[in-house]
Amino acid sequence: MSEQPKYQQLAAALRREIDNGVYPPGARLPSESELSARFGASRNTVRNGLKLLVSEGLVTSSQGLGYDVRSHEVFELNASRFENLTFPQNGDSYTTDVTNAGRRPHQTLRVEMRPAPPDIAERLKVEAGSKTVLRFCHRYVDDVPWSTQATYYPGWLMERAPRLTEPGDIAEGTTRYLTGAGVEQVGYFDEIATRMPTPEEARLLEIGAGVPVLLWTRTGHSRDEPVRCTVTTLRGDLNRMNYEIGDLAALGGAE
Amino acid sequence: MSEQPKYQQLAAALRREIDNGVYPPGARLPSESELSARFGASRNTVRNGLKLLVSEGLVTSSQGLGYDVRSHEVFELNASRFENLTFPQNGDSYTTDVTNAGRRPHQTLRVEMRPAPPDIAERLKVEAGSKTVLRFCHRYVDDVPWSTQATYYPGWLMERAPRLTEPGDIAEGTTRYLTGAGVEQVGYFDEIATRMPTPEEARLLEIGAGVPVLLWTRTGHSRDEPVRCTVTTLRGDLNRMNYEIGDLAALGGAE
DNA sequence: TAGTGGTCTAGACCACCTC
DNA sequence: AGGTGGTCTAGACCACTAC
Repeated sequence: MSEQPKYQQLAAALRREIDNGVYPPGARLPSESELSARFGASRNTVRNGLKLLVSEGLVTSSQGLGYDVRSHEVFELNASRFENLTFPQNGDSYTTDVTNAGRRPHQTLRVEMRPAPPDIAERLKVEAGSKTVLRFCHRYVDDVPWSTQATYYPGWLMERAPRLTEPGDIAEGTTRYLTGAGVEQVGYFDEIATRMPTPEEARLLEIGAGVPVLLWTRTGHSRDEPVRCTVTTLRGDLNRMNYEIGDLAALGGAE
Repeated sequence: MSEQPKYQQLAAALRREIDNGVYPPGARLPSESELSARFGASRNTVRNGLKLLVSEGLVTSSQGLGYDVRSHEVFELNASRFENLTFPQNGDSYTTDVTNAGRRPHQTLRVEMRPAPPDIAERLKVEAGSKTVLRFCHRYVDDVPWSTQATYYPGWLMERAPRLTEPGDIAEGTTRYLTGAGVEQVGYFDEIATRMPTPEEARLLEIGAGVPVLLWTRTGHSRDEPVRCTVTTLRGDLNRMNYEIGDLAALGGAE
């Protein structure tokens, strides 16, 4: 008779109504008991259907309030430009980009000495477990948690760039500081992956159910060897990355 | 007393055991009734906890069998090289890449005339709803659904490159065909985003719960204007993208 | 205080897989 | 046949939000 389970029918019906604008972004869905009456299903079955929509990232739920249709706003992140070097300003490219977009950036920084995790060690071409410096940033835009960024520097860099270990910002930006110390990054290797957040990531980024993270791993190289590895964890619902490749003069956007 | 809900405690405990290798990738978890006994919880509560792990992409469930720890295998996709032009082979870069990796590629192609969707129209700099050619690929690796790829060409291209509308492969590759027709792509603009799959995408890619998709939108430009827009939808659990930027001679990998 | 979602239980029946 | 997960129900109590 029914072909599809009732909770999926319910989810499909609501999904269709959301798509058609019956419930536009930001709108509140009917309550569980109303839906229960409308679809002739028990409350648990209704909850099952709603949980589907939540896990698709279409709606959110808040205790005591109800279910809201999620509204999206994405921040565009240009990853193909070289960091700092092309910018006259002080500070890192994150602060620059966010400020340029008319938003208010905010970040907390933590510096630690850490043994190199295996994946990082491989990228930095050092022994797993060998000494590295970890600079960890937790970043906000207009007080919304936006991304975390963990940059690992190999232990041998410390002699040439001791300020990396100092807790606190490096005013001119770390890339520029390294360049000044004779360690210039002439190439990047970027890797991009996606997955659901770990509970820890969900906590730090205040991610609700149904929102994946974008993992951006950038390994910076001098002319001779890798000098740093940065893992940025971005909220998937708030961020989009882009790369410009080759000649884009016709776009007019490449200044 | 308990601080955390029982189903989250259960999920946390199993997550820890999975991380510690008690249940390695591919292993089967205890059945719902066993977990119910172990944690002193009703079956529904156990299911709630397991659903959490499923939605995190950590485990999968199959009716009649049980819960398995997911094992990951990722395909690396180099997006910063120019397509076709740098390869002496026939065919597209997908076929080339997959074959090089020692895997067996397979794809189905569909060609349609379609009014331009708004987001595509904007990127192609044509009117929304104007005529475009859509070439849609459904791609498999070793018979596992891997990605879908939708390429839109603006209507004005048809006069110069009529073979685009023919249903069926273009042996030398579309990029090379276009170059031969006097439409050379000299630059790409790539955008990368992530989200949970729509039900349609989940069906095509046979994606289980807890697996996001990676959306890769590439707009190819001639010296004067955009000539095509390709939207690739990749299974997030099977794919990772990378970009090489600047000079990576030290890597040794840049041939 | 009333309404909302969040957690939990106990039990029923079904669909799928293996033996 | 017996075990597994999938669906569904009915009802209980709690936590949060609004008024």
